[in-house]
Amino acid sequence: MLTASIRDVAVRAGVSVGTVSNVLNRPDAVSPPTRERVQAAIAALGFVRNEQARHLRAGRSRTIGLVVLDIANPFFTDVARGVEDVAGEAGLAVMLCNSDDRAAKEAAHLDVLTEQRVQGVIITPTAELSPHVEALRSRGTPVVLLDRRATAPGQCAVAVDDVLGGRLAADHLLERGHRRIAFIGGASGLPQVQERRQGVTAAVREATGDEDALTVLSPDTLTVAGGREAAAQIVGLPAARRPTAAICANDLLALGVLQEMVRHGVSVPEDFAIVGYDDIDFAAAAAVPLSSVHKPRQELGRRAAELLLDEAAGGHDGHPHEHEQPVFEPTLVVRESSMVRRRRTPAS
Amino acid sequence: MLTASIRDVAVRAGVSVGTVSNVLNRPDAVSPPTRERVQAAIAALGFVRNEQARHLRAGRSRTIGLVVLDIANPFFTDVARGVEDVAGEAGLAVMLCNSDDRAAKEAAHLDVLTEQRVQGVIITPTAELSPHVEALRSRGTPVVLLDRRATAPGQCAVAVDDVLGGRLAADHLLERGHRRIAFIGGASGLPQVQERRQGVTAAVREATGDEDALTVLSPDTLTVAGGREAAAQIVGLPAARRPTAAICANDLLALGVLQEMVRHGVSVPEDFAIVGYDDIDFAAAAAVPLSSVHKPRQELGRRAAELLLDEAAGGHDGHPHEHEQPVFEPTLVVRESSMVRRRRTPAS
DNA sequence: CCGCTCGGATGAAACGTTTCATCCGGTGTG
DNA sequence: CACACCGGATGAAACGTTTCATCCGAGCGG
Repeated sequence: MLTASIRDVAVRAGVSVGTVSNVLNRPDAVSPPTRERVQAAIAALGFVRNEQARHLRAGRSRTIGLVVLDIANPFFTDVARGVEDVAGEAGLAVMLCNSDDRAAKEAAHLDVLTEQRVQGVIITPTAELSPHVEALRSRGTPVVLLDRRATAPGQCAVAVDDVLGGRLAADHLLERGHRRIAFIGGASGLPQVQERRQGVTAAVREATGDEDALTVLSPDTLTVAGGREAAAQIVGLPAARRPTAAICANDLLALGVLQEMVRHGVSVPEDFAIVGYDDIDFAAAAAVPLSSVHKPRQELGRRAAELLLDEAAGGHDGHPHEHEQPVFEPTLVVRESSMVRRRRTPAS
Repeated sequence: MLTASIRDVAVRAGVSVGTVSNVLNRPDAVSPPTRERVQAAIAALGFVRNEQARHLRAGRSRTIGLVVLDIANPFFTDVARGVEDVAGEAGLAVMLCNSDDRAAKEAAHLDVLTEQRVQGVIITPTAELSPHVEALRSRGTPVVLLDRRATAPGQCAVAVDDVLGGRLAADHLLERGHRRIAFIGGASGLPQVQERRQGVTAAVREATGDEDALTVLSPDTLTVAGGREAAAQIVGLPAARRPTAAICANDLLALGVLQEMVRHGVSVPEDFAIVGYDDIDFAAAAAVPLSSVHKPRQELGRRAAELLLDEAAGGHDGHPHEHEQPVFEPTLVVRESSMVRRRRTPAS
């Protein structure tokens, strides 16, 4: 009752197990009358095939893993949607894992994925190079890095040009007359954040020649709470040194900054401009819609999944798989939170 | 190289496969010297056991399924975190699936989960009763309904008293002097939304005795975009019939309403009050922090997972499993978006 | 010195598939 | 009429575990 097996079906239909398997996997190879008889038996018994057994032979399951840094960040849920779309079309299931930016959780998830013999893993790793990721690759499991440039050429990686992204945000603010800018999210060990910071730093230095024009703030986490924390710090600075705008390492931070500024009666964008990063939907939906560096979130996920599937399949149409490391170009979406041109130049 | 099997380990350690299996599953049953030899072999070969094979015998995998309505809704990611916590402690992996509130996607996901022989499924179903869910239960797979009251006593369900939730929101607004209130999200077929609406309707009728005091709006989706759509409708109403406050079926809608109101120069809460539902983190982080009906999101997930595991294990400590249907009490969190007491009574 | 017990190791069966070599009967060809 | 061929069905092997009945040898009580 609980589990009808392929053998039960075979008995009921009066055929061999091999034939039932054929009906399941290559229906054309079996004659119509037999096929119908088998299908009737399947329906009658409510038979559902057992994936465990099915792919025990094949040596791997019809599953891929996706390990993200923060499932509560809409950026990653959008990416996940892209991944799921592609995987679903290919008949693969996705195991979505949340590492919370902690190496230990990441390692635990990777262990489970290895035990499940997933076809491959898409991951935004917590650290620059993870031994667990290397272990996976060394046992032949394809790994695609997500939102991260590859450290070595021997693997696929789907990234965004974050140096450019940082530069776009900074140029925009500089062009609007801002001369004291904060970068929020500085201490994160995540390479993508460091690249954003690099872009911002370079642009600010080139435009102002002033080392002090950039204030780097490092809240504990890259979340809304972290943004509030950073904004409180900014408000506490003496007016002469206080930045007039902030570039945030992601939109959650930006939303936190926005909220805290409003709470302190600092009007955005008149008194303080904000640019976020990722362009999650909530950025546009904020009461003061956030300017943000747009990344093709869903496309990022789709591309990663496509590369993973190609690698797992060993290539396509006879072409062997070749590692690719596409880098998407971010664009700046200007909304209200940075829309005002700054008139009064700071007293300097 | 790719896959060392338990047999390879056995050969290398000079023992039988049974012994290796024992080292893996009941280390005490094997003598220390042998155990160490086996462990050395495992390490040397980089052996990782194959879950597929492992639980082919047991008939089910160490995995549970979680099917949610909208992965982009932070409410569900918070719930998912609760589920994952509990599952992780029990050594189970979670397959997170997104039905997008579409029966077809839901069915496809349930099929995959069945094929994977998951230990159980936690689901917020799209429709009142789904044949696919019934099919799962009839083959003995535990199913726990999430954020949904059970339709029948024979199963576990973790819910929130949504009638009460709706009532809390309505009472709050009524008490602040609002006499024309909108309920946004009306046409959704989701029972939990209908219950919220019931609570609101009852409270408004009791307080005003006026059938027209409540305007029900039904945007296409329960998302930010849907909220904007509804707000645009409200703004378009003649002043005499225009509601002065809205209760939204979830916070995404509420954020959309807020954004659109601000865009039209309607100030919140002075000219228009808003109460959301779910109390997602973004509600508090909105520039005009949203009042919202709070649900214990993570706790909901934890409880659902606990019930599922208990049912899957057939009970605990000798107690057979008993279906439970806990109903959590929602609370109203009042924030700025509804904080003003309405002075001028409407011209009636 | 015999028979028991017991810790510890063994080996085979079983889980539910897929795959592949084999077989069978009918048909078309020479 | 013999033969090759072919569609269609078969049955057994194999995938990597766990489990369980069995076995072995050492220690011990009688």
